[in-house]
Amino acid sequence: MRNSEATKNNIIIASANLFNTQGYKATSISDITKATGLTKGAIYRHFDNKADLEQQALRSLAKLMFTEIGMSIKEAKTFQLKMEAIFSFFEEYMHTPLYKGGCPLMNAAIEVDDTNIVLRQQTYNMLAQLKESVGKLITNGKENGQVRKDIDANYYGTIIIATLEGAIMMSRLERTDTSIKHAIAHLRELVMKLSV
Amino acid sequence: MRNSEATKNNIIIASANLFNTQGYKATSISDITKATGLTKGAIYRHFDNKADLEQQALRSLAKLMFTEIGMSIKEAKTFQLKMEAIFSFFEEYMHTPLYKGGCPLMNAAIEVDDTNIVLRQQTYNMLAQLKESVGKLITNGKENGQVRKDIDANYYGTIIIATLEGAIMMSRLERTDTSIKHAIAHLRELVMKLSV
DNA sequence: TCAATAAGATACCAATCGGTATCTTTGCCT
DNA sequence: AGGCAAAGATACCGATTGGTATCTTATTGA
Repeated sequence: MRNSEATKNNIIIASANLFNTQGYKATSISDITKATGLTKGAIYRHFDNKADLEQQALRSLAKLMFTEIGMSIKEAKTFQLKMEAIFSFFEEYMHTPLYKGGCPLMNAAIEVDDTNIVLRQQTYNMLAQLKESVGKLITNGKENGQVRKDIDANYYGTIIIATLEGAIMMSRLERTDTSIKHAIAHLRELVMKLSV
Repeated sequence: MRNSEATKNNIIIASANLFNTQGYKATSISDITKATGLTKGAIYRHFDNKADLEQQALRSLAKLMFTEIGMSIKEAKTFQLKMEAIFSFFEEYMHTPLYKGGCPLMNAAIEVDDTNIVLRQQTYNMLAQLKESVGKLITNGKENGQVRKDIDANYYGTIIIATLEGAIMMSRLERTDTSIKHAIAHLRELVMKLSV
């Protein structure tokens, strides 16, 4: 038989890109057939329905995002360098994106309404994971004497993510990286103030 | 004849709410007929096509947003109070929103792709107007001796908007106002540092 | 070599999409 | 009162939607 796993993965990758650029609901199965070169019958052999494909595609985007961030964080050794790794992820990603269409977390968060509770929960979990990652960075920094002891990890984690996500939205709309660069410059100052 | 202007306005209001909650492409004309109690024929008498209705609906949302912000800013007399007016607009709006579905700027910015260049341009103009409003606040603050002379109005305008917009996205996904409250608390500190 | 089976293609389904042509109703003006 | 024009309702159009039943092709194991 043909390589089932490979084609399923191709479908996920192709549809993830379409979902992230055009939106989940706005992307039709026939869009995916065009992008993959497969037929509808082939796609529905690998996925129960469109919602199933949407969920697996978003999961794939989340995995891509978190493994990339996770790797670059792991390589950096201090709190300040780890934060720089996050910043450069968001900044460089404007020019050489891992996936087209902007931040998958933001895109899904805006689109999912209460009709798609599964996708909503998935997106909620993505945000929770991102918050926890940044929070953990701050907490570890405190333990390692790199961050002031009076700093609230959850509070500043929220600030940092909100600023980055908002700036990405702006930069993508403006088609310039000035907004994201300004945001990062400001967050660099913030990191300095958190530092011991 | 029946009141044409009133029904046209009803259509705009109803569809604006639907567009802002479900998305523009995801909202069908029949959704709008259900929401308004009108028929398709009535709707197409007032609008050339769906794109036309989308544009007028977004314009209505933008107007609502800017007049509300503009009014509360005008009432406040100092830079610091004007900023507080913006903050309370974003914070209270979580509980008693002017329109359902979150920030119309953010929603439109995320959804519009390159197939809908008119809506994209409109959204771009919205962001530009918002940036200019905040920038003007800072500039006026400098002239009135309420803001430090070395402050870059454009730079901090970007930071403030990015943080607020990002936090709204988070708070809406989490269904809690903690994120937006954290963001505002942080921006309050920032405003103090900008102050003379 | 060849049957069994899995992967993919084809052809269809009802429902819905945006849009339009035409009919009916409403209310103002003479 | 009654005609006239505007507002809204009805009924339709072709295209597309998500989904499925069935057919064909490719690959593997005996």
